[in-house]
Parts: sequence; structure tokens; C-alpha cells
Amino acid sequence: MTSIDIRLHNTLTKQRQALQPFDPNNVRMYVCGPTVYDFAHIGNARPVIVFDVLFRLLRHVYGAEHVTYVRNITDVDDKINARALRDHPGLPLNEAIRLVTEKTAAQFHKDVAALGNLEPSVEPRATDNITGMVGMIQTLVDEGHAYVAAGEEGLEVLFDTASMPDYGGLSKRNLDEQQAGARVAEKDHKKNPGDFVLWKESAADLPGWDAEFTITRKNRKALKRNDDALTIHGRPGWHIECSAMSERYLWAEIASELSGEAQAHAHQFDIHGGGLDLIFPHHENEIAQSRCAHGTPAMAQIWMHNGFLQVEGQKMSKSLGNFFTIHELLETDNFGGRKWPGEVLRLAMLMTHYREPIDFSVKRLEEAETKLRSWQRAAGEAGETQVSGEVVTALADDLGFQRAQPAIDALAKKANSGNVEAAAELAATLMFLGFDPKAAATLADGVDTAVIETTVAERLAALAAKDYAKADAIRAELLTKDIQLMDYKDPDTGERRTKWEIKS
RNA sequence: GGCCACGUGGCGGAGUGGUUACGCAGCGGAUUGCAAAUCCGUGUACUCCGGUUCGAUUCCGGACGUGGCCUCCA
Repeated sequence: MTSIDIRLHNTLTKQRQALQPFDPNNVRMYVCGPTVYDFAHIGNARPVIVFDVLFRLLRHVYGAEHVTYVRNITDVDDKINARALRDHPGLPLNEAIRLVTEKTAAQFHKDVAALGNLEPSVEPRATDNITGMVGMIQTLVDEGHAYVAAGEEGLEVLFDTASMPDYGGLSKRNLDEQQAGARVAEKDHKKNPGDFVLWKESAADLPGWDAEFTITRKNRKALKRNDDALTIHGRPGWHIECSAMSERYLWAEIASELSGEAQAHAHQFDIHGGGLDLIFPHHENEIAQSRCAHGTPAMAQIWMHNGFLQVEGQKMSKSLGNFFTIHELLETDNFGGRKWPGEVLRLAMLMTHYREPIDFSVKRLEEAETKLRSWQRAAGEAGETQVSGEVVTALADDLGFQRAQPAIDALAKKANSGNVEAAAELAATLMFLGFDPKAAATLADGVDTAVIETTVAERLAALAAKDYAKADAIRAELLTKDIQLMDYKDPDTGERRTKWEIKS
């Protein structure tokens, strides 16, 4: 452990503050993960990469075994149901849903791995945590923060926003003023328009879980039934998932191992992250649920939100035709007429500060590739060397990767002038940031290293015989297979040598 | 209508009350048989209008512009 001071921008206070984990031996972070109904798009990759860099920084500062990073998978969602019905019309719905979520989750893992991300410590699924959600909802009912009402599609357990005096603190919203011009359909079964669903009844033939609630008369609105015990075949609301899973994996299951300081802040953790668009309503509602269920003044100490990725200045959307999945950038020619290596996409994402919008473009990817390749050419073997302190310092100041870049450039320059230590430090730094110190490009089909070596030797022989025409022909031939040759002199003997690399 | 973020050269992106990083692309040069790589050099900017100040890109106010949220959304 080192004494590096990590400062992070907190959406709650709109200020940069020093991270002071409740328990430095167990720094706890939760980030909202994907809803697995379709391929992830490149915008989905941004929070994954941003918080991966934070994860790596935390591990560097506090020790890899002292950081717990939870990123959930949402596999309960009406869009998933719709997709299952569409793609697998012949199958029983639950089976169809499993097919959709398994396939999509596997694709997500493949995509984010290609982008150089570490796996989170825990990756819980909503479907494995229904019991915890039901329990938390019951607590909210018991504490007077939730009620049952009859909605259009059946019974709903709703969060009563009026029961929480400081609801809206994260997004700085005043719900009363909010409604004036907004298109919020009045739902008269709700006590207040801002009340949101915790549990929603499903039609008998639709997927759901049988949840038993005990709900006394005062926690009902416009309900004709009188019995206190209610079994509602239904599914959880979106927000309760994250409240239940963060509680379980960042508190309940590890509470006995936590320090006294952390015990004094029961049910709270250190960092919660996600995209800017989640601030309202998702994170606002998570906070409401978790705080009201546990009677805590806060859910997490620091709330971090990444900015959006735009294409040609606008939000990606299918209707605008500027929508690209991670998979198609990696594997097809749909963007800029070529495939893009995952590490190039990763650097393109990190070139801009995480809270700023990114305009995603071919030019940007090309610049990222040029930069990354120059670093990789300069890097040596990592060995036991240190990660650049300047880079760590830059990241520790609200993940200021852009301020780390000149430091990396300086290392590369030193390495190019023959400084072996700098080359090793550069390699270690690249690995720390999630990049391979060697270019990860792959050879075209039907080309292998042995063939290249033979051809290069053939060319050197031609050069020795001053047959430049033949030598240039060989070089041009290799270039058509994306093999770029680079001649240099052996520093000791002055002999001509040839290096090669793959142009991607 | 309410809330939020942001406006630096062709592009990316730092930073500062006065000396205008850095990188990419461009241009010139070194090196090279020629390339590539590497190295050296080089031009262009702080949205606009007020105010404070000896002096503002930097502080304050306003305008304009862009993007986001208020409905599923990274």
C-alpha cells in the first residue's frame, strides 16, 4: 500500500474529494452493468473502461486483494422478454429468456475482454438475487416507504417518494417543479407521480416469481382486497436490483471481515459508478431504496458518472444510423471500412476525460492507433519495474488520463534513445493501463512468422547483392499482407537488420 | 418549462491573472539506396459582449452556441 491520495469528482457534492475508504483493506465499488437483451454498443463500453481504469488504480494503491468491484448483469427486463418472444417463438418463455440472456452475456464478456478490461470481483445476476429484492421491498413496506396499489396491468408495490424528505438529492431535482412541462403520464393509482415500481405483477403466462408480501391496510392504496398476506406473481422493478445486489456483495456477505470504521457505517460502501444518464431516475431511486431500507444517511460515499459518447455530435441511436456495437467495430468493416483492435478502441476512449463527452470518429481511432503503436514500439520487457509514478499521480486526480499521456510520451522518447529502464517502465505502465506492451495485431490468414522471416532473409540477401529492385519488390509484396518492414543498423556491428510489424 | 454539463489552433488535449504545454495531422530538415521507424525544427487558438484590473484565455456578470437528463437508455 502506498500513500497516494486519490481524488474523485462526486456527483453528490459536485466537487472533487479525497477518497477515504471506510476500510482501506476492503475498498468497495459498485458499477451498474448491462441489461443483456442485445449486443452492447460502443457507448456501453465507456463506463466499463472508465471504471476498469479506476479498479486498476485502486488495486495499485490499496493492493489487488483489498478491492472489491461489483458489476451486475441485469437479466430481468421487459425488453428481454420481448426479445425472447421474437427470437424463440416456439420455446417456453423461460427457456427462451435464458437463451437470450446467456448468449448476450457471453457476447458482452467477449467484447469487454477484447477491450482490455479486468473481470470485476463479483458479477451477480438479477435472477439470482430475487429473494434479496423481495426482502428489501418488504422492509420498505414495513418502514412505511412503500405501498401496494392496483395498476393497469395488475398489482404494483410502489416506493412512496413523499416518505423520504430529501428524495432527489443526487440529481438536485425538485419533483414538484419537475412535472410542469414534462411528459409524465398521470397514473392515478400512485400517491405521487414520481413514485416508482419496486415489484410489478405479471400475467400468469408471463415469466415471474411468486413473492409473498405482508402488507397491512395502511400500506395500500385503492386496493379492494383485505388480507394482509399477498402473493404476487411478478418481477422486480429495475432500481431494486442494484440496491439488493450492492447490499449483498458489498455489505452482507463480507460484513464480518470489515473494519470497525466500516461497521460504524453499516450498509454503506465507497464508490458507486455508472453513466451520466443513470443519475435520474436510476441512481436517485437506488439511493432512496437503500437508505430507507437501512436507515442510513448515504448509500455510497462517492458517486461517479461517465459522460456520453457521441457520433457526429449526437447521441447514438438506431434511427440516426450512427449506432455501432462493440462487436461490429472489432469484427466488421462497418466503421471506417476496417476492423479496429480492442486496445485501439480502449485508448480512443481514454484520450478524453471520463466526464466529458466523446465524439467518436474514425480520425480519433486512427490517432489512438498511431499513439499506441509508437508506445508499443518503444516499450521493452516489463520485468520487475515500476509503473510510472507520474501516470499514477495523473490518474489519482479524478482519473486524469490526458495528463498521464505526456508522461507516457516522455518515457517512450527516453526509451527510443536507448534507455532500457525507461523502456521497461513504459512496458509496465502500459500493462497497468490494460494495454499489451507489444502490438496485439494478428497476422492475415495464410501468413505465418516463419514465412516472413524467410522472406526478410531473402530480401537482406538481395540487398547485400545491391539488387534494390528485388528487395523493394519483396517489401511491397509483404506490405500487401499488412507486414511493414523497417530497416535499421545493428548498433554494435553496423550491419543492416530488418524489423517488421503488422499494420492493422 | 425545470435541472445539469460544456465551449482553447485542422483534430485530440493541458494550463495559467502578464512569459501562450504536449500529442496527431501539415510543412521543412537529419538519417536512409529508397521506404518505414526515429530524431530536430516550424505555423495557426483561447465563442461573443460587458465589468474588475496596470494587464484576462484565466476572476465576475450577461449573451450565444452545443450536448445531456426530466420516459427505456452507458
